[in-house]
Amino acid sequence: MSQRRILVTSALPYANGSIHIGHLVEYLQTDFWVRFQKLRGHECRYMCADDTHGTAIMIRAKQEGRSEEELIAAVQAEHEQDFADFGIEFDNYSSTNSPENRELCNEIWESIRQAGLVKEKNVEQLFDPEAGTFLADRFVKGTCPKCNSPDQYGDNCDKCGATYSPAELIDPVSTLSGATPEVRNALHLFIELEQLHGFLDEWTQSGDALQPEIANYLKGHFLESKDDQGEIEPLRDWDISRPAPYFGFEIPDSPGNYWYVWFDAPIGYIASTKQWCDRTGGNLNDWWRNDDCEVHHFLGKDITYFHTLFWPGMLKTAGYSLPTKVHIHGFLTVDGEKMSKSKGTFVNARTYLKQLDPAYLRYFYASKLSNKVDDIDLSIEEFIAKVNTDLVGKVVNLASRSAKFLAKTGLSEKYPDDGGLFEYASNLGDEIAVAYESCNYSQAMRLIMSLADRANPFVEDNKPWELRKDPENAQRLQDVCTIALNLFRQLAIYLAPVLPKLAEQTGELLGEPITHWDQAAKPQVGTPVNKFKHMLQRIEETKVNAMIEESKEENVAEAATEQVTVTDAWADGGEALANEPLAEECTIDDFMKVDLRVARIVEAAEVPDARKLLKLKLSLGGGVYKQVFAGIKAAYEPEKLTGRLVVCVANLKPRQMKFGLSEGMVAAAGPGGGEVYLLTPDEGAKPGQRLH
RNA sequence: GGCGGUGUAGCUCAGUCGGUUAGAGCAGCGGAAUCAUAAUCCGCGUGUCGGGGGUUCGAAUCCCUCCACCGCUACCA
Repeated sequence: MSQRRILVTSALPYANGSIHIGHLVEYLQTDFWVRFQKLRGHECRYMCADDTHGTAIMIRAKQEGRSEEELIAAVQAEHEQDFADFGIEFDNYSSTNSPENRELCNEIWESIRQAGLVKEKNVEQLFDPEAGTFLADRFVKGTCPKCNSPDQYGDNCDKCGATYSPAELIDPVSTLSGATPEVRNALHLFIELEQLHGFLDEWTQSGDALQPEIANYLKGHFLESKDDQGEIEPLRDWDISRPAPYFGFEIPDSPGNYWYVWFDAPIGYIASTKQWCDRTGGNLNDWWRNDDCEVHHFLGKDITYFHTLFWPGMLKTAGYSLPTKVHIHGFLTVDGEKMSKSKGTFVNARTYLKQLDPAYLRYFYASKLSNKVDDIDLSIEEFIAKVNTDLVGKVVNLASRSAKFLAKTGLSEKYPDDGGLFEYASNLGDEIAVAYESCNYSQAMRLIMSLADRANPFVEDNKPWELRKDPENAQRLQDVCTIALNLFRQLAIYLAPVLPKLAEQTGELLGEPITHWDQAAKPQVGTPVNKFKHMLQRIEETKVNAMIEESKEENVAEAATEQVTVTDAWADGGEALANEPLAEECTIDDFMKVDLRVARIVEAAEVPDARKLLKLKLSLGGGVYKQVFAGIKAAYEPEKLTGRLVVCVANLKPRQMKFGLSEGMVAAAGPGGGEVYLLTPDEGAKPGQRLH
């Protein structure tokens, strides 16, 4: 097979937080792939970097009273250590705040300018005078200009779905400082992506760079997205600048403006490669401007469109290689649910490492991952069972039960007749390789385990423990164990991309390092066997539980540092308040505008076709009723609501909804979905009474 | 509502360019073994392959339709 040149990247982790087991789904699968390619003898290089720019970093640095540079340096050191300890091996790990990246941003920007893709527009943006910064949409909250719902983010209303600019919000508030933002006009630079529409159609819809479901998604949502008239909508201009102050690179030909973090982040892939080339004497063009070099990106489904529309557009315009393949993966769930801080399933990489061997997670992820965009689930119970059964029970056990019989004699001089076992496993190598190549790791693991399932019965049938009782059987004993150990070695080679440590230990046991996939095709014979040492401990459930507990505690500690003064006996967490900061001060008159009344639910019914709504008939007493649609279906059953008292906003302007007229609101707390909590007045309150 | 996905043994899933009695691992039950990190081996599955209809000599596999769940999107709280 001819040697391929392959450049691989994982998405750049943001320098605003720790690496957790969700991130690792990506870095581990990329590492498997890179190690596989290297083991196959290809020239494969794995590039990554910390993504360091943007408002969030700027704000956090300010909060922590240190410079952005200090912050990102500290976080990067932590990231690199976490990755290294999980066995993730980058050829270069850089930072988007590097001179190489600045230089490449300049160059690519110049190309985009020359191609006539840049246009300037004035944008009204809110500015926080207290924090001294422009506010991204999500840092502004206020009342929706369309439906008057309070507490809406700056880009669209959760309640009525209207989209608007933050400047249109009524009574906007900065979530950073609580100050009232000022509207300021600022010049922004845009890339007219529409000019590349034809290219993107072509690139995304033909060729095999994208998984089919991704190509389809892009087609449906962007490339052939239709407007009301059924016309294909143009691709929207991409706002790629932010006015000062902003932590990032200043745009050379537009002083006072900085590149938006999503402009310079992917360029970090190239910059990291450049850094590596400079360090090792390579030539960047061999990797990024070379049809004979493959470029593979691994990333999560949340950042699909940056990498499948903007990024190829930028590369194309600047004359760099287009991605050969964009490998998009799903998210991690734990026991079937989103990772949860309060449940302790939001596990940081470091917390995991304190209790468990990284090999466990590497193998478990490998056994779950396919080349689909599907989410994968880490079931704690399955995790423990699978790792212990497969790795300890089947694989390592093979060495453990045969190696010690060879300590004195070493491996037989000639590979004995094993009834075709070794050859069978050797022949299966191609199929396993195809599975690895296509990122179908779960299939690769299945195939490998099927070999372990053939090897163990061999040992069973040939009973080395009986052979050793009679010196006359010495040769047979050596032969049987030579076979068992060679079958084990094949497994270790096939598993090497996933379990590099095991491969290393196997190399040490047999005195010959595992460096190439093809070693699995030829038995090792006539060499000494070192003393067998345990290669992998089984997972203890107590350690897993300790990890979960510690993750819970970290969450509490984190919440405590955010809310410094928790002095009451209940010590309620500050999460809810932090998620939804207090609204702007209002007067008693403002409050009196809202007429809150005690009401009784006299009827409650499901609304067919509505996913979240219940239809309520509220009585204010005296025969006065209001019909209200409330989004509480997920939390309450209609039968249980009938008869109970609630608090309602009685003078809310009626709103015509799809299912009928809604004449008020029912007061409830909670983040939504299944977590909605209706308010109930204390006993004695009567329908119709006003709240003061 | 739109787009997409999924639905196969208690659990996790494989199998699907139509073709012998539908598979594996785990769990469970029974037995064996005791070299090995209480690891291993042998045996045990009457599963409406989500429901219904169709095409076909033949469908888990193709087509239609319905249902359930998930994701995105819209509408909506």
